Amino acid sequence: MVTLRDVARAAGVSPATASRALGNPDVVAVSTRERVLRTARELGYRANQAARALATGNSGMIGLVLPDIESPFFASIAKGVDARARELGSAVLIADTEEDAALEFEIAARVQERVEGVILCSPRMSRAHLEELAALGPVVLVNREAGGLPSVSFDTPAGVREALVLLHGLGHRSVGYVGGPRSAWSDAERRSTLDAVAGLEVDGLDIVDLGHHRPVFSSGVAAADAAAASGATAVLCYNDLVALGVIRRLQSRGIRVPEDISVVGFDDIPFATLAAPPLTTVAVPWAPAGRAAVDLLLGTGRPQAPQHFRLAVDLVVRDSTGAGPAGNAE
Amino acid sequence: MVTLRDVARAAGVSPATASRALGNPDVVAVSTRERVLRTARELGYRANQAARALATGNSGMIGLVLPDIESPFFASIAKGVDARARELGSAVLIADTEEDAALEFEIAARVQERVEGVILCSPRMSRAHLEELAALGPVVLVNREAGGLPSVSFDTPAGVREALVLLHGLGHRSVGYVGGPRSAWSDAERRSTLDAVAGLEVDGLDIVDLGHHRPVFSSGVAAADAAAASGATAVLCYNDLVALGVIRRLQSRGIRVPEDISVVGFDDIPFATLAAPPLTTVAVPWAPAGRAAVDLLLGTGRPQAPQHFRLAVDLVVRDSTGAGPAGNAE
DNA sequence: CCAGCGAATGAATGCGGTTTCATTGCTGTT
DNA sequence: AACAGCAATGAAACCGCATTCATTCGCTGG
Repeated sequence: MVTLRDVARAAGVSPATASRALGNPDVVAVSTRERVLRTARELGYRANQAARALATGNSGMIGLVLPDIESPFFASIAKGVDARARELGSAVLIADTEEDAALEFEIAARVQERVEGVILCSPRMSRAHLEELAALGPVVLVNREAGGLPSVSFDTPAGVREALVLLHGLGHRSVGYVGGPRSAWSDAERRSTLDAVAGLEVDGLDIVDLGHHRPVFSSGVAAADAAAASGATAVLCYNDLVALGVIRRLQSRGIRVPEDISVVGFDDIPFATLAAPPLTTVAVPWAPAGRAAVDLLLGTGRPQAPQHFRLAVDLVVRDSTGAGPAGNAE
Repeated sequence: MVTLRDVARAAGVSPATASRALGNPDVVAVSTRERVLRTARELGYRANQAARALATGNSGMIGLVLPDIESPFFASIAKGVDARARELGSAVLIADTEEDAALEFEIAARVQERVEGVILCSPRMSRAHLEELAALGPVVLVNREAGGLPSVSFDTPAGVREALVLLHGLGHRSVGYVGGPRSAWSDAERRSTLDAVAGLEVDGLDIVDLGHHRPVFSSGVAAADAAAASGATAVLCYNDLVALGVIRRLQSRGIRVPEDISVVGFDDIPFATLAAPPLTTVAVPWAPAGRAAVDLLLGTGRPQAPQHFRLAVDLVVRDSTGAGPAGNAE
């Protein structure tokens, strides 16, 4: 392995100068710098990052902790984080917690030892653990808010509202809500928005609670049956996956989408476009959230830059929504 | 920040002993060890990984370089790598090359500086670059073979063969092949297997070349049209995504799957089960491949352990395949 | 013409661990 | 009783780089 001293010796300068030539080019004479750079290249010198990290106290890495890298939205967050980190010259240490709330803290703490700070995606850990982690080093939350910790979240209430307005405009007067897990922060948020919107902003709209469901495709059958029984003419789902499941079940029971029942999802996963019919859904900007999280973590911007980002969501209307009962449409 | 010296001082031992108590517990007296461990815990000591890496020359990290973390199979590989790495006490540094062959080498080289070795997934870079990278540190290839470099690949020929046997057994005599990108190593491999099997192992089976296509859903329409025009009664696709696209296009033209045409995919992405009809496909063990790659990289096993893994694939028969022309079925 | 200044460089130190080597104090053997 | 041998520990030397501080040298300005 060729070290900086080797380069320095070969170039006829001191290690200090060699170091400067590489890392602080403008404090060294042009001729010297070029000589050092050239011999470094010739010798195939590669800086030892561990040594650099030790000397500067700066690892040049950030951590990314998420429940499941195979989930489309976490993968998208990872994509955003990776891209932004590269732009800023940082490397990304990734850790999958396998949806295990108990492991989550341990894993994150171990990651924190190696990096400048960690990005926690939809963390399930307790608030106390969150704060303990924050004591170990910088932390940024994605899709969760807690205390004063920096976070990036989404304006899902606006998305819910938009969806409801769309549905109402199409003539629907009774829309079902297929909820997510009871423990999910975002499920609670959506329910309260639903009630608020139906009660105040939109006239004569009835929300029917279709229960809590695991956010997976197969939950669709129970949810679809409940929807069909409820008399709702439109369904808003916690998740694209369950929306897709609902559609499938509806179709296999001979109920047409959107002619008989309209379905709206959440997330806009890649497959939403490819489904039949293509899914109307509230698109959540996962990748931009990843980028924003990196910016928050690395403090790009002034010392007193905002500590919270709330990203706008976007209702994308495709073909799983259509006119409601005749006579209602505007 | 609390260092090892702080712990040592507080415990009344030398830094050397403190270090041993933590990292090499059996060479230190029980009483001493416990005292050190306790004070370390009390002080909230966390080892500085950079310092450890510098001293031991061992970063405890491995690199994972892949073209696109949002692709289901790369995500699965990542999952496997992450899980196995954690079992072995390593952290994983991830880098997404954004499908950019030119960036790939640069990114991998930069990753190599920080880790013990890197796992390259479906690398597009030249053989020369591959070897240059290997000179920088240990390298393991996934889904590609090159020179003597350690690799884990898949026995796709067996999968192709299985699929063909299934189709022939169902009475199909003319099956189309929807190919992948011209540059893909695995496409070439499949084509030659196709020819070999059709020519030698299975009687009276005709393979019709349906051209090269980008491995995405939307390629399905061109491929489906070509298939319909070719008179083939079954189609084998490079990819689940194009298989799904083919099915969609076929259906929208009023051609039924599998009654009129059978379709077989490759990969078994999560959505293959959820499609209508559920897709018959050759399942590739991506996550196990990730695990195997880690084992190869970290040299779990004897010094002269095998340097190549070739994992078995598995044809999973679902509902996109059915009987061919009447009278042929066995 | 010389004091004084700034640019360029080198010597030395530290970052926080690990590890070699030497030292100390015992136990057990002859 | 003396000594070999071993277990437990400490002192000190790195690991490879960044950085502070001191030094040298060529210039400028009074």
